Amino acid sequence: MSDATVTLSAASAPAPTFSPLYQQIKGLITGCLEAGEWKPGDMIPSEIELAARYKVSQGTVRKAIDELASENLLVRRQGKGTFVATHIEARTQFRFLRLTPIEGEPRYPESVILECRRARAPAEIARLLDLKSGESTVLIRRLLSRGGVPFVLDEIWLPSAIFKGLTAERLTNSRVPLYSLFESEFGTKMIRADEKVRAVLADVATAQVLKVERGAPLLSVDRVAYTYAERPVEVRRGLYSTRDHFYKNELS
Amino acid sequence: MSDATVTLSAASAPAPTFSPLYQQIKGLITGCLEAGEWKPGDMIPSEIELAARYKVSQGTVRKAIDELASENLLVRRQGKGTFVATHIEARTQFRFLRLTPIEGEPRYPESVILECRRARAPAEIARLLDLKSGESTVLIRRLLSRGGVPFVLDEIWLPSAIFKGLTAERLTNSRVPLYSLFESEFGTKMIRADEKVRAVLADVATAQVLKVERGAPLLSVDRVAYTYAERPVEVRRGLYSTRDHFYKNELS
DNA sequence: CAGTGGTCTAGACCACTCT
DNA sequence: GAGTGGTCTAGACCACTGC
Repeated sequence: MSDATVTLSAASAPAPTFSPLYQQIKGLITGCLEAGEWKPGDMIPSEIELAARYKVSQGTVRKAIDELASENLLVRRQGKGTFVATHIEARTQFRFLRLTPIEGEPRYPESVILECRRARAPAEIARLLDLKSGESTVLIRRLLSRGGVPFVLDEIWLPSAIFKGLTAERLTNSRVPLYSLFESEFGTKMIRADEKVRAVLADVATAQVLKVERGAPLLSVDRVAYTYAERPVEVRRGLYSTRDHFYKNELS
Repeated sequence: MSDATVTLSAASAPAPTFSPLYQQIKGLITGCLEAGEWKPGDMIPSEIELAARYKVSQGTVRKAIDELASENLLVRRQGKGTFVATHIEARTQFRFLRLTPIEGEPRYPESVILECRRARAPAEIARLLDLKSGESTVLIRRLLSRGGVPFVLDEIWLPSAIFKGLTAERLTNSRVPLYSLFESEFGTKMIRADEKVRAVLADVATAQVLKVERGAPLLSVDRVAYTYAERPVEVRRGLYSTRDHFYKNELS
């Protein structure tokens, strides 16, 4: 579809919108992604076909796809095709989990769901999620461990409207990362996230769960995660014990 | 023209390794950067000239420069030219300072040099800096404040061999960020850095300097910074008070 | 083998900056 | 106007994948 609009400006005049052709193509592709027309894991049409469809040269499509690939929305595989990025791939597993063991391999942690229930969004959460205050959210409390040793206590808020039918049971029985589940079961793909990290002291309850002393130092990590179109769909408040792990970051 | 073999014209420039032409060009450009042939702030030769010099098409040079620009080694400016990236520009100021005030603008902090002396590298520091244990380093201790309120206590190790003549006085009289000074005065440009963040408790001495309670929670940030060719040239251990600031990170 | 993305070229024109 | 990077095209061939 959508061949008529952009094509006019293709040949000579930059008529309708005033942006490079490849940016417009990029927008059209992003539109297909947002609309769920191409789902995570799907192969998208080949460069040649997209070029024909949009009536531009292959090079222009290529430049659009290049940028989307560098933004981790698409994945190119030589000889196979270009695919919608997915959290199921091992490569993307650790993009959102910055805690690395001080010693040993960064295996994926064990997860225990402590709680999963509906809750009205507190004002702050509602604001971050772009909801009306008091609107229904799913609240998940979770404990992550490595080799039986707990190290992360999480509180996760999700808009109920998107995550209908999410229960502790489905979370517990799933052995895949949360974001993989969100993607496959609820059609919501996390694209990027902002985190704010602080140092705090463990209160009594937290200390008990994480098996540290009361007053032990913890990382407090506030995350807002976004799906397509910069739409916020998750707020997460994590308390990380950094006795055996550190929060890894690359500045570049 | 576009005939027989791309590989032949690649062969005219020696092609001992089997990699795409533009990667080889990228390597040649990087070589000029590492050799200090083009210094930070300099304009590098135009695409057309580089294409002529290396006997490739402009498009190939362009692709090489595109990648270097995306790695923040070069900066393109339409109509002007392509320049070697520098820490003096405002845009790069905050790439390496992830602490953001909870309220207010992220102004650049005030800096007080507490100490600057020669010291033999402890084994751990030597290992990180790729030095022999006991080799001479410059040790800087520094306090950063915002509006008179201290919030970062830093220890910085640098190889003496590179930072000859670095004194507390030169640091104190300089009103530019450290990395700008390193670049302009010592010809060493920081390219990227790895950080490991943990939560710790303030000891007595630290608490006094940072004006927090003893046992207050602090971020401990261990940084190794690299210049060209992944050569480590700085180790930094920072203690951050997150009462008024947070460590900001974007996952993407 | 056909189909995909990856590289390379050559040349056109546009947008921006400086003089 | 001259010189720079930015966009776009058309066509060639290479490298990889899977049938």
